[in-house]
Amino acid sequence: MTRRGRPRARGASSSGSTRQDILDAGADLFCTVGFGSVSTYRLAQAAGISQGTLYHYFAGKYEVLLALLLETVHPSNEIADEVSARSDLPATDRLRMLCAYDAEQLAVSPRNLGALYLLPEAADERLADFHAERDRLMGAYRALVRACRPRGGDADDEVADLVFALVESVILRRMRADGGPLPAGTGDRVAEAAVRIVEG
Amino acid sequence: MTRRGRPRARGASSSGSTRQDILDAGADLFCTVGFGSVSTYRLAQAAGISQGTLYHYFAGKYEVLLALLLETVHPSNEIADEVSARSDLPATDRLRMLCAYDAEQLAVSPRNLGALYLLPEAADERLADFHAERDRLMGAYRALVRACRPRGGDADDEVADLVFALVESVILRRMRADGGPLPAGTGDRVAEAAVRIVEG
DNA sequence: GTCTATACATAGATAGAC
DNA sequence: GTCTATCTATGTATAGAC
Repeated sequence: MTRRGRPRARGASSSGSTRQDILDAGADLFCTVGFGSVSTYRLAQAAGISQGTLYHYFAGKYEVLLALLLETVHPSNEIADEVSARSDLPATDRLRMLCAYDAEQLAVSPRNLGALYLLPEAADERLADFHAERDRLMGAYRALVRACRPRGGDADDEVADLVFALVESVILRRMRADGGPLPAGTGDRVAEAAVRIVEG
Repeated sequence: MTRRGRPRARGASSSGSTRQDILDAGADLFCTVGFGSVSTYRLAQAAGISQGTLYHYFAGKYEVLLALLLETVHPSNEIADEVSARSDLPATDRLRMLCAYDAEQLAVSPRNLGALYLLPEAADERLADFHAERDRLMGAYRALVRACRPRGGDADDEVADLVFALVESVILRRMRADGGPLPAGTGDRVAEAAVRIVEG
């Protein structure tokens, strides 16, 4: 019954991959404590490794953050591509689907990862790869909102902005709930609210 | 034409009060760079004073942040008190007024101060005074939403949550606009969107 | 692949001169 | 009230043993 393999410190997950342990620890700490307020020592400790070992996996803290941000935005872009291609559906339904997916992910995923891109440090130039992915997602929202509003007014982009903000505000609500998941079905309710705004 | 008084470094404002210079510098840096990522040295430099002099005005970085947070939430609570007392108005109008005021402040104030309470470090216990003020404001929103929905369902608190999040999402939209002010009238449009959600 | 040890830089906070 | 100097602690990154 002796434990095999690498011993784990308090806070380490049991994923089996040290790289994943670091990512998990980063997700926790960056969201709850802040990026600049977390040292590589503390990050390593939470991952169950020594401070020096961290550099075997990542060149530094920013590399950890970049990996986390990319794995958060990638799935959304995949869904956006799928949904946008469904020209058989009314634009309103496509927008509803995208909003519902994104909002539900933000609401119920194990960690409040969305909070990561609210960090001021997320604006750093070293994260340019992430910024590009995120711009792509915003473009998909704008295109869908325009498709919902054939009138084509100047207000369309502000409405798209409002819709995108409504979806992201799930992050804020979750922060108020101490990072815990929101009730299942939150995504659907947010999508309904979004559609009401677009149709208003 | 020689300059009189204390010399000012790059980034210092011309308010005339050193304490205010520090607050201004903190508002800028904490929002754009992050709290943990800003040293007292950099903060002092941006305020046009030396690092040691900072401690003549504040016991440390957290005291600066606390002052900024309190001066952001106080005006909202005053308006909330005024609006809530207007029993001559329909509840929907009172909610609209509060939303419009808050959202407009967040949208057009000189700095995106709302971003400060999205900082993970804003959850620190040292800022308990701010947390109490903020809870009071959320309570006002909940009471107004309930008054708008005499049915009194379980969903009321989630709707209030959604409304509060919609108002706060102005902060997110402004972050996407690089912290610059949003168009005047944003507050009214957000308030209309909020009312539509409540009546939905 | 992981650790410990260490070098080097930066941060926080205080003391004392002016 | 402000500065400079300084002490101490902490943080980052690397080196070398196992």
